[in-house]
Amino acid sequence: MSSRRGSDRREELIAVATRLIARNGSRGTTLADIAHEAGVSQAAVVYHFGTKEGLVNAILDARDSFEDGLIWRDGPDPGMRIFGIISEIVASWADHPDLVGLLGVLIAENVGDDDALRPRLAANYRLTVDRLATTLRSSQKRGEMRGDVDPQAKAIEILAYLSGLELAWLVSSDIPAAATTSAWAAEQIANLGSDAGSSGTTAGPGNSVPKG
Amino acid sequence: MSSRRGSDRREELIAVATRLIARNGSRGTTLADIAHEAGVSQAAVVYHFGTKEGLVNAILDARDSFEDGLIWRDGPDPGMRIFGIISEIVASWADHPDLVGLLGVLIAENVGDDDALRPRLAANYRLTVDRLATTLRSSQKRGEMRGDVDPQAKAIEILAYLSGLELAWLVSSDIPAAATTSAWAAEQIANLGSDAGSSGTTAGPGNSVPKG
DNA sequence: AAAACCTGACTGGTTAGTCAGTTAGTTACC
DNA sequence: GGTAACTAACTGACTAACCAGTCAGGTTTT
Repeated sequence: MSSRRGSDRREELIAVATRLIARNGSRGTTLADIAHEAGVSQAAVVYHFGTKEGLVNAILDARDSFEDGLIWRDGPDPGMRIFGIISEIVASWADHPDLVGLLGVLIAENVGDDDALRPRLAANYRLTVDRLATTLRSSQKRGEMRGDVDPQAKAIEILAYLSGLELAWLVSSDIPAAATTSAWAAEQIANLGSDAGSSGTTAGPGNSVPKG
Repeated sequence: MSSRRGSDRREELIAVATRLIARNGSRGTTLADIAHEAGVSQAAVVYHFGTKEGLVNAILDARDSFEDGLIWRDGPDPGMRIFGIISEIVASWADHPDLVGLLGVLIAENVGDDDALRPRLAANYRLTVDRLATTLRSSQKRGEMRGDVDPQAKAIEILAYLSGLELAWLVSSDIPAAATTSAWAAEQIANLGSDAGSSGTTAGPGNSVPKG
Protein backbone atom coordinates (compact mmCIF):
# COMPACT_ATOMS: atom_id res chain seq x y z
CA MET A 1 0.00 0.00 0.00
CA SER A 2 1.03 3.57 -0.46
CA SER A 3 -0.22 6.57 1.44
CA ARG A 4 -1.23 9.93 0.10
CA ARG A 5 2.03 11.39 1.30
CA GLY A 6 3.96 8.59 -0.37
CA SER A 7 2.47 8.98 -3.81
CA ASP A 8 2.76 12.75 -3.66
CA ARG A 9 6.44 12.40 -2.93
CA ARG A 10 6.77 9.87 -5.73
CA GLU A 11 5.23 12.25 -8.22
CA GLU A 12 7.42 15.09 -7.07
CA LEU A 13 10.51 12.96 -7.43
CA ILE A 14 9.48 12.03 -10.96
CA ALA A 15 8.92 15.68 -11.84
CA VAL A 16 12.27 16.76 -10.44
CA ALA A 17 14.12 13.84 -12.00
CA THR A 18 12.49 14.48 -15.37
CA ARG A 19 13.68 18.05 -15.38
CA LEU A 20 17.21 17.19 -14.33
CA ILE A 21 17.58 14.24 -16.68
CA ALA A 22 16.19 16.19 -19.63
CA ARG A 23 18.97 18.70 -19.04
CA ASN A 24 21.90 16.58 -17.97
CA GLY A 25 21.01 13.10 -19.11
CA SER A 26 20.57 10.02 -17.00
CA ARG A 27 24.28 9.44 -16.59
CA GLY A 28 24.83 13.10 -15.86
CA THR A 29 22.27 13.18 -13.07
CA THR A 30 22.98 11.52 -9.72
CA LEU A 31 20.44 10.26 -7.28
CA ALA A 32 21.89 12.73 -4.82
CA ASP A 33 21.16 15.60 -7.22
CA ILE A 34 17.55 14.54 -7.52
CA ALA A 35 17.17 13.99 -3.79
CA HIS A 36 18.70 17.35 -2.95
CA GLU A 37 16.44 19.16 -5.41
CA ALA A 38 13.39 17.43 -3.95
CA GLY A 39 14.50 18.00 -0.36
CA VAL A 40 14.82 14.38 0.68
CA SER A 41 17.70 12.03 1.31
CA GLN A 42 19.26 10.03 -1.48
CA ALA A 43 18.14 6.85 0.22
CA ALA A 44 14.55 8.02 -0.09
CA VAL A 45 14.85 8.01 -3.86
CA VAL A 46 16.08 4.45 -3.78
CA TYR A 47 13.27 3.57 -1.39
CA HIS A 48 10.65 4.75 -3.87
CA PHE A 49 12.08 3.36 -7.10
CA GLY A 50 14.36 0.53 -6.09
CA THR A 51 17.06 1.38 -8.59
CA LYS A 52 18.04 4.28 -10.79
CA GLU A 53 16.76 2.34 -13.76
CA GLY A 54 13.45 1.97 -11.97
CA LEU A 55 13.26 5.72 -11.65
CA VAL A 56 13.99 6.24 -15.34
CA ASN A 57 11.28 3.75 -16.25
CA ALA A 58 8.84 5.60 -14.01
CA ILE A 59 9.79 8.81 -15.79
CA LEU A 60 9.17 7.20 -19.15
CA ASP A 61 5.79 5.89 -17.96
CA ALA A 62 4.75 9.40 -16.98
CA ARG A 63 6.05 10.90 -20.21
CA ASP A 64 4.38 8.27 -22.39
CA SER A 65 0.94 8.95 -21.04
CA PHE A 66 1.50 12.70 -21.08
CA GLU A 67 2.69 12.83 -24.66
CA ASP A 68 0.02 10.38 -25.78
CA GLY A 69 -2.56 12.71 -24.30
CA LEU A 70 -1.17 15.52 -26.40
CA ILE A 71 -0.58 14.00 -29.79
CA TRP A 72 -3.52 11.59 -29.82
CA ARG A 73 -5.89 13.82 -27.88
CA ASP A 74 -8.39 13.76 -30.76
CA GLY A 75 -8.33 10.00 -31.01
CA PRO A 76 -6.13 7.61 -32.95
CA ASP A 77 -7.07 8.99 -36.36
CA PRO A 78 -6.88 12.78 -36.57
CA GLY A 79 -6.11 12.57 -40.29
CA MET A 80 -4.42 15.62 -41.75
CA ARG A 81 -5.14 17.52 -38.55
CA ILE A 82 -2.10 15.74 -37.12
CA PHE A 83 0.05 18.52 -38.57
CA GLY A 84 -1.91 21.16 -36.72
CA ILE A 85 -1.64 19.15 -33.52
CA ILE A 86 2.11 18.78 -33.90
CA SER A 87 2.37 22.48 -34.55
CA GLU A 88 0.53 23.25 -31.35
CA ILE A 89 2.67 20.84 -29.37
CA VAL A 90 5.84 22.56 -30.52
CA ALA A 91 4.29 25.93 -29.72
CA SER A 92 3.67 24.70 -26.17
CA TRP A 93 7.36 23.93 -25.64
CA ALA A 94 7.83 27.48 -24.46
CA ASP A 95 5.60 26.67 -21.48
CA HIS A 96 7.78 23.86 -20.20
CA PRO A 97 11.18 24.39 -21.84
CA ASP A 98 12.96 22.16 -19.34
CA LEU A 99 11.15 19.03 -20.43
CA VAL A 100 11.77 19.31 -24.15
CA GLY A 101 14.21 16.76 -25.45
CA LEU A 102 13.88 14.23 -22.67
CA LEU A 103 13.24 11.35 -25.01
CA GLY A 104 16.00 12.36 -27.38
CA VAL A 105 18.48 12.60 -24.54
CA LEU A 106 17.53 9.18 -23.23
CA ILE A 107 17.71 7.64 -26.69
CA ALA A 108 21.11 9.12 -27.34
CA GLU A 109 22.37 7.81 -24.01
CA ASN A 110 20.99 4.33 -24.38
CA VAL A 111 21.86 3.11 -27.84
CA GLY A 112 24.42 0.63 -26.64
CA ASP A 113 23.39 -2.95 -27.30
CA ASP A 114 23.86 -3.86 -23.69
CA ASP A 115 21.63 -1.12 -22.45
CA ALA A 116 18.48 -2.19 -20.64
CA LEU A 117 16.42 0.76 -21.85
CA ARG A 118 17.05 0.21 -25.54
CA PRO A 119 14.22 -2.26 -26.22
CA ARG A 120 11.70 0.00 -24.58
CA LEU A 121 12.83 3.06 -26.49
CA ALA A 122 12.92 1.16 -29.76
CA ALA A 123 9.41 -0.21 -29.19
CA ASN A 124 8.18 3.26 -28.34
CA TYR A 125 9.65 4.65 -31.54
CA ARG A 126 8.16 1.92 -33.70
CA LEU A 127 4.76 2.34 -32.09
CA THR A 128 4.68 6.05 -32.82
CA VAL A 129 5.76 5.51 -36.42
CA ASP A 130 3.07 2.88 -36.86
CA ARG A 131 0.38 5.11 -35.42
CA LEU A 132 1.41 8.00 -37.62
CA ALA A 133 1.54 5.79 -40.69
CA THR A 134 -1.89 4.38 -39.88
CA THR A 135 -3.59 7.75 -39.67
CA LEU A 136 -1.84 8.86 -42.86
CA ARG A 137 -3.08 5.72 -44.61
CA SER A 138 -6.59 6.44 -43.41
CA SER A 139 -6.29 9.96 -44.75
CA GLN A 140 -5.40 8.53 -48.11
CA LYS A 141 -8.40 6.20 -48.03
CA ARG A 142 -10.66 9.12 -47.19
CA GLY A 143 -9.19 11.07 -50.07
CA GLU A 144 -7.75 13.79 -47.84
CA MET A 145 -4.20 12.95 -48.82
CA ARG A 146 -2.44 12.17 -52.03
CA GLY A 147 -2.17 8.48 -52.78
CA ASP A 148 1.33 8.53 -54.21
CA VAL A 149 3.00 9.09 -50.85
CA ASP A 150 4.39 6.19 -48.84
CA PRO A 151 2.74 6.53 -45.42
CA GLN A 152 5.54 4.79 -43.55
CA ALA A 153 8.25 6.93 -45.13
CA LYS A 154 6.21 10.03 -44.39
CA ALA A 155 5.71 8.91 -40.79
CA ILE A 156 9.45 8.40 -40.38
CA GLU A 157 10.03 11.82 -41.89
CA ILE A 158 7.58 13.53 -39.57
CA LEU A 159 9.05 11.92 -36.49
CA ALA A 160 12.58 12.70 -37.64
CA TYR A 161 11.68 16.35 -38.08
CA LEU A 162 10.11 16.51 -34.63
CA SER A 163 12.87 14.78 -32.70
CA GLY A 164 15.51 16.67 -34.65
CA LEU A 165 13.86 19.92 -33.73
CA GLU A 166 13.96 18.87 -30.08
CA LEU A 167 17.68 18.28 -30.42
CA ALA A 168 18.11 21.70 -31.99
CA TRP A 169 16.10 23.18 -29.12
CA LEU A 170 18.57 21.56 -26.74
CA VAL A 171 21.61 23.25 -28.23
CA SER A 172 19.94 26.62 -28.51
CA SER A 173 16.45 27.07 -27.17
CA ASP A 174 16.17 30.44 -28.85
CA ILE A 175 15.55 29.00 -32.30
CA PRO A 176 12.14 29.88 -33.78
CA ALA A 177 10.80 26.37 -33.26
CA ALA A 178 7.13 27.31 -33.26
CA ALA A 179 7.30 29.52 -36.34
CA THR A 180 9.41 26.99 -38.24
CA THR A 181 6.99 24.21 -37.38
CA SER A 182 3.92 26.21 -38.31
CA ALA A 183 5.47 26.92 -41.72
CA TRP A 184 6.46 23.27 -42.01
CA ALA A 185 2.95 22.10 -41.17
CA ALA A 186 1.34 24.47 -43.64
CA GLU A 187 3.70 23.27 -46.34
CA GLN A 188 2.97 19.63 -45.54
CA ILE A 189 -0.77 20.18 -45.73
CA ALA A 190 -0.46 22.10 -48.96
CA ASN A 191 1.73 19.48 -50.58
CA LEU A 192 0.03 16.38 -49.27
CA GLY A 193 -3.55 17.53 -49.80
CA SER A 194 -5.25 15.34 -52.35
CA ASP A 195 -5.68 18.25 -54.75
CA ALA A 196 -2.22 19.63 -54.25
CA GLY A 197 0.13 20.22 -57.11
CA SER A 198 -2.36 21.90 -59.40
CA SER A 199 -3.85 25.25 -58.50
CA GLY A 200 -3.52 25.31 -54.78
CA THR A 201 -5.19 23.73 -51.81
CA THR A 202 -8.70 24.39 -50.66
CA ALA A 203 -8.22 23.92 -46.99
CA GLY A 204 -10.96 21.86 -45.41
CA PRO A 205 -12.44 22.71 -42.04
CA GLY A 206 -9.77 21.11 -39.93
CA ASN A 207 -6.72 21.89 -41.91
CA SER A 208 -5.92 25.17 -40.29
CA VAL A 209 -2.59 25.60 -38.61
CA PRO A 210 -2.11 27.85 -35.63
CA LYS A 211 0.36 30.62 -36.15
CA GLY A 212 3.55 30.34 -34.07
CA MET B 1 57.25 16.74 -32.19
CA SER B 2 55.41 13.61 -33.04
CA SER B 3 56.68 10.54 -34.75
CA ARG B 4 55.00 8.50 -37.42
CA ARG B 5 54.16 5.83 -34.87
CA GLY B 6 52.75 8.44 -32.55
CA SER B 7 50.37 10.04 -35.01
CA ASP B 8 49.24 6.64 -36.29
CA ARG B 9 48.36 5.64 -32.77
CA ARG B 10 46.62 8.95 -32.27
CA GLU B 11 44.48 8.44 -35.33
CA GLU B 12 43.61 4.91 -34.32
CA LEU B 13 42.60 6.06 -30.87
CA ILE B 14 40.36 8.71 -32.40
CA ALA B 15 38.75 6.13 -34.68
CA VAL B 16 38.14 3.68 -31.84
CA ALA B 17 36.89 6.36 -29.49
CA THR B 18 34.57 7.76 -32.14
CA ARG B 19 32.97 4.39 -32.65
CA LEU B 20 32.55 3.71 -28.94
CA ILE B 21 31.29 7.19 -28.07
CA ALA B 22 28.81 7.22 -30.96
CA ARG B 23 27.32 4.06 -29.44
CA ASN B 24 27.61 4.62 -25.72
CA GLY B 25 28.09 8.32 -25.36
CA SER B 26 31.00 10.13 -23.81
CA ARG B 27 29.88 9.45 -20.26
CA GLY B 28 29.15 5.84 -21.12
CA THR B 29 32.61 5.23 -22.53
CA THR B 30 35.63 5.00 -20.24
CA LEU B 31 39.21 5.66 -21.18
CA ALA B 32 39.86 2.05 -20.24
CA ASP B 33 37.28 0.86 -22.80
CA ILE B 34 38.96 2.85 -25.54
CA ALA B 35 42.44 1.76 -24.50
CA HIS B 36 41.45 -1.90 -24.38
CA GLU B 37 39.83 -1.76 -27.80
CA ALA B 38 42.91 -0.11 -29.26
CA GLY B 39 45.27 -2.49 -27.50
CA VAL B 40 47.10 0.04 -25.38
CA SER B 41 47.08 1.01 -21.73
CA GLN B 42 44.63 3.52 -20.36
CA ALA B 43 47.51 5.80 -19.47
CA ALA B 44 48.52 5.91 -23.13
CA VAL B 45 45.20 7.52 -24.01
CA VAL B 46 45.80 10.19 -21.42
CA TYR B 47 49.33 10.64 -22.74
CA HIS B 48 48.04 11.42 -26.24
CA PHE B 49 45.12 13.67 -25.39
CA GLY B 50 45.85 15.02 -21.93
CA THR B 51 42.29 14.72 -20.71
CA LYS B 52 39.13 12.97 -21.75
CA GLU B 53 37.75 16.28 -22.89
CA GLY B 54 40.82 16.71 -25.06
CA LEU B 55 40.03 13.40 -26.70
CA VAL B 56 36.42 14.39 -27.36
CA ASN B 57 37.57 17.65 -28.91
CA ALA B 58 39.99 15.74 -31.14
CA ILE B 59 37.09 13.52 -32.20
CA LEU B 60 34.99 16.56 -33.02
CA ASP B 61 37.84 18.09 -35.01
CA ALA B 62 38.10 14.94 -37.10
CA ARG B 63 34.34 14.73 -37.58
CA ASP B 64 34.01 18.38 -38.51
CA SER B 65 36.48 18.19 -41.35
CA PHE B 66 35.10 14.85 -42.51
CA GLU B 67 31.48 15.99 -42.59
CA ASP B 68 32.43 19.32 -44.14
CA GLY B 69 34.13 17.41 -46.92
CA LEU B 70 30.90 15.54 -47.55
CA ILE B 71 28.20 18.15 -47.37
CA TRP B 72 30.14 21.06 -48.86
CA ARG B 73 32.19 19.00 -51.27
CA ASP B 74 30.83 21.03 -54.23
CA GLY B 75 31.69 24.34 -52.62
CA PRO B 76 29.78 26.58 -50.23
CA ASP B 77 26.88 27.17 -52.62
CA PRO B 78 25.52 23.98 -54.18
CA GLY B 79 22.09 25.54 -54.51
CA MET B 80 19.23 23.09 -54.84
CA ARG B 81 21.73 20.28 -55.33
CA ILE B 82 22.10 20.31 -51.54
CA PHE B 83 19.14 17.96 -51.34
CA GLY B 84 20.82 15.43 -53.62
CA ILE B 85 24.00 15.69 -51.58
CA ILE B 86 22.14 15.10 -48.33
CA SER B 87 20.39 12.15 -49.89
CA GLU B 88 23.72 10.62 -50.87
CA ILE B 89 25.17 11.22 -47.43
CA VAL B 90 22.30 9.34 -45.81
CA ALA B 91 22.69 6.54 -48.35
CA SER B 92 26.33 6.24 -47.28
CA TRP B 93 25.39 5.62 -43.65
CA ALA B 94 25.19 1.94 -44.43
CA ASP B 95 28.94 1.96 -45.09
CA HIS B 96 29.86 3.20 -41.62
CA PRO B 97 26.80 2.51 -39.44
CA ASP B 98 28.78 2.83 -36.20
CA LEU B 99 29.57 6.49 -36.74
CA VAL B 100 26.05 7.71 -37.45
CA GLY B 101 24.61 9.76 -34.66
CA LEU B 102 27.85 10.79 -33.01
CA LEU B 103 27.00 14.46 -33.00
CA GLY B 104 23.45 13.86 -31.77
CA VAL B 105 24.69 11.73 -28.92
CA LEU B 106 27.22 14.34 -27.88
CA ILE B 107 24.65 17.11 -28.08
CA ALA B 108 22.17 15.18 -26.00
CA GLU B 109 24.82 14.50 -23.39
CA ASN B 110 26.10 18.02 -23.17
CA VAL B 111 23.09 20.29 -22.88
CA GLY B 112 23.81 21.23 -19.29
CA ASP B 113 24.77 24.85 -18.86
CA ASP B 114 27.91 23.89 -17.03
CA ASP B 115 29.11 21.60 -19.73
CA ALA B 116 32.34 22.59 -21.42
CA LEU B 117 31.37 21.18 -24.82
CA ARG B 118 28.12 23.08 -25.11
CA PRO B 119 29.48 26.29 -26.66
CA ARG B 120 31.34 24.35 -29.31
CA LEU B 121 28.33 22.23 -30.23
CA ALA B 122 26.04 25.25 -30.28
CA ALA B 123 28.44 27.18 -32.50
CA ASN B 124 28.70 24.19 -34.82
CA TYR B 125 24.93 23.98 -35.09
CA ARG B 126 24.53 27.67 -35.80
CA LEU B 127 27.27 27.59 -38.41
CA THR B 128 25.60 24.77 -40.30
CA VAL B 129 22.21 26.48 -40.19
CA ASP B 130 23.79 29.70 -41.47
CA ARG B 131 25.54 27.92 -44.31
CA LEU B 132 22.38 26.14 -45.33
CA ALA B 133 20.34 29.34 -45.15
CA THR B 134 22.94 31.16 -47.21
CA THR B 135 22.89 28.69 -50.06
CA LEU B 136 19.08 28.66 -50.00
CA ARG B 137 19.04 32.44 -50.18
CA SER B 138 21.41 32.31 -53.13
CA SER B 139 19.11 29.81 -54.81
CA GLN B 140 16.27 32.26 -54.39
CA LYS B 141 18.32 35.06 -55.90
CA ARG B 142 19.20 32.86 -58.85
CA GLY B 143 15.53 32.05 -59.28
CA GLU B 144 16.02 28.33 -58.60
CA MET B 145 13.87 28.44 -55.52
CA ARG B 146 10.57 30.02 -54.57
CA GLY B 147 10.90 33.40 -52.95
CA ASP B 148 8.12 32.96 -50.42
CA VAL B 149 10.09 30.55 -48.26
CA ASP B 150 12.04 31.75 -45.24
CA PRO B 151 15.57 30.44 -45.81
CA GLN B 152 16.44 30.30 -42.13
CA ALA B 153 13.29 28.39 -41.21
CA LYS B 154 13.91 26.00 -44.08
CA ALA B 155 17.52 25.52 -42.99
CA ILE B 156 16.39 24.70 -39.46
CA GLU B 157 13.85 22.28 -40.88
CA ILE B 158 16.41 20.50 -43.05
CA LEU B 159 18.85 20.12 -40.19
CA ALA B 160 16.10 18.95 -37.86
CA TYR B 161 15.09 16.28 -40.33
CA LEU B 162 18.66 15.10 -40.74
CA SER B 163 19.59 14.95 -37.07
CA GLY B 164 16.24 13.43 -36.20
CA LEU B 165 16.79 10.72 -38.75
CA GLU B 166 20.16 10.00 -37.16
CA LEU B 167 18.42 9.61 -33.82
CA ALA B 168 15.93 7.21 -35.39
CA TRP B 169 18.82 5.29 -36.91
CA LEU B 170 20.26 4.95 -33.43
CA VAL B 171 17.18 3.27 -31.99
CA SER B 172 16.70 0.99 -34.96
CA SER B 173 19.23 1.03 -37.74
CA ASP B 174 16.96 -1.06 -39.94
CA ILE B 175 14.70 1.86 -40.84
CA PRO B 176 14.68 2.72 -44.57
CA ALA B 177 16.70 5.89 -44.04
CA ALA B 178 18.04 6.13 -47.58
CA ALA B 179 14.69 5.54 -49.28
CA THR B 180 12.88 7.93 -46.94
CA THR B 181 15.47 10.62 -47.56
CA SER B 182 15.47 10.23 -51.31
CA ALA B 183 11.68 10.62 -51.30
CA TRP B 184 12.04 13.58 -48.96
CA ALA B 185 14.64 15.22 -51.19
CA ALA B 186 12.54 14.75 -54.32
CA GLU B 187 9.54 16.26 -52.58
CA GLN B 188 11.58 19.24 -51.37
CA ILE B 189 12.93 19.93 -54.84
CA ALA B 190 9.47 19.62 -56.37
CA ASN B 191 7.89 21.95 -53.84
CA LEU B 192 10.65 24.51 -53.54
CA GLY B 193 11.49 24.78 -57.22
CA SER B 194 10.63 28.23 -58.54
CA ASP B 195 8.11 26.77 -60.97
CA ALA B 196 6.18 24.92 -58.26
CA GLY B 197 2.58 25.98 -57.68
CA SER B 198 2.90 28.85 -55.28
CA SER B 199 -0.71 29.88 -54.95
CA GLY B 200 -2.97 28.35 -52.38
CA THR B 201 -2.08 27.55 -48.81
CA THR B 202 1.23 28.78 -47.53
CA ALA B 203 2.23 30.08 -44.16
CA GLY B 204 1.73 33.70 -43.39
CA PRO B 205 -0.21 36.41 -45.12
CA GLY B 206 0.97 37.95 -48.35
CA ASN B 207 3.21 35.67 -50.36
CA SER B 208 6.11 37.57 -51.79
CA VAL B 209 6.54 37.00 -55.49
CA PRO B 210 9.98 36.12 -56.79
CA LYS B 211 11.40 38.56 -59.29
CA GLY B 212 12.04 37.61 -62.88
C1' DA C 1 71.81 10.55 -26.15
C1' DA C 2 67.58 13.04 -26.46
C1' DA C 3 62.92 12.87 -27.33
C1' DA C 4 58.78 10.59 -27.94
C1' DC C 5 56.09 6.79 -26.58
C1' DC C 6 54.12 3.75 -23.34
C1' DT C 7 53.24 0.96 -19.00
C1' DG C 8 51.82 -0.72 -14.19
C1' DA C 9 50.64 0.79 -10.01
C1' DC C 10 48.40 4.05 -7.53
C1' DT C 11 45.12 7.88 -5.84
C1' DG C 12 41.31 10.85 -4.83
C1' DG C 13 36.88 11.61 -5.90
C1' DT C 14 32.37 10.05 -7.20
C1' DT C 15 28.17 7.23 -7.07
C1' DA C 16 24.49 3.47 -6.85
C1' DG C 17 22.87 0.70 -3.66
C1' DT C 18 22.72 -1.42 1.45
C1' DC C 19 21.37 -1.39 6.10
C1' DA C 20 19.97 -0.65 10.78
C1' DG C 21 17.21 2.15 12.97
C1' DT C 22 13.69 6.34 13.56
C1' DT C 23 9.34 8.77 12.78
C1' DA C 24 4.57 9.31 11.31
C1' DG C 25 0.29 7.53 10.32
C1' DT C 26 -3.27 3.80 10.38
C1' DT C 27 -5.76 -0.05 12.12
C1' DA C 28 -7.35 -3.18 15.92
C1' DC C 29 -8.84 -3.96 20.19
C1' DC C 30 -10.42 -3.03 24.80
C1' DG D 1 -10.59 7.38 23.96
C1' DG D 2 -6.52 5.30 24.95
C1' DT D 3 -2.92 2.18 23.70
C1' DA D 4 -0.66 -1.50 21.41
C1' DA D 5 0.71 -3.52 16.98
C1' DC D 6 1.74 -2.76 12.50
C1' DT D 7 3.26 -0.53 8.16
C1' DA D 8 4.85 3.08 5.02
C1' DA D 9 8.13 6.65 4.70
C1' DC D 10 12.44 8.17 5.56
C1' DT D 11 17.33 9.03 7.35
C1' DG D 12 22.52 8.91 8.19
C1' DA D 13 26.26 6.24 7.76
C1' DC D 14 28.53 3.07 5.15
C1' DT D 15 30.54 0.25 1.16
C1' DA D 16 32.07 -1.72 -3.09
C1' DA D 17 32.86 -0.51 -7.56
C1' DC D 18 34.31 2.55 -10.87
C1' DC D 19 37.02 6.02 -13.21
C1' DA D 20 39.98 10.11 -14.74
C1' DG D 21 44.20 11.50 -14.08
C1' DT D 22 49.30 11.12 -11.81
C1' DC D 23 53.79 9.35 -11.60
C1' DA D 24 58.10 7.05 -11.71
C1' DG D 25 60.18 4.47 -14.49
C1' DG D 26 60.96 1.48 -18.84
C1' DT D 27 61.21 1.00 -24.21
C1' DT D 28 61.42 2.56 -28.91
C1' DT D 29 62.44 5.91 -32.38
C1' DT D 30 65.25 9.62 -34.36
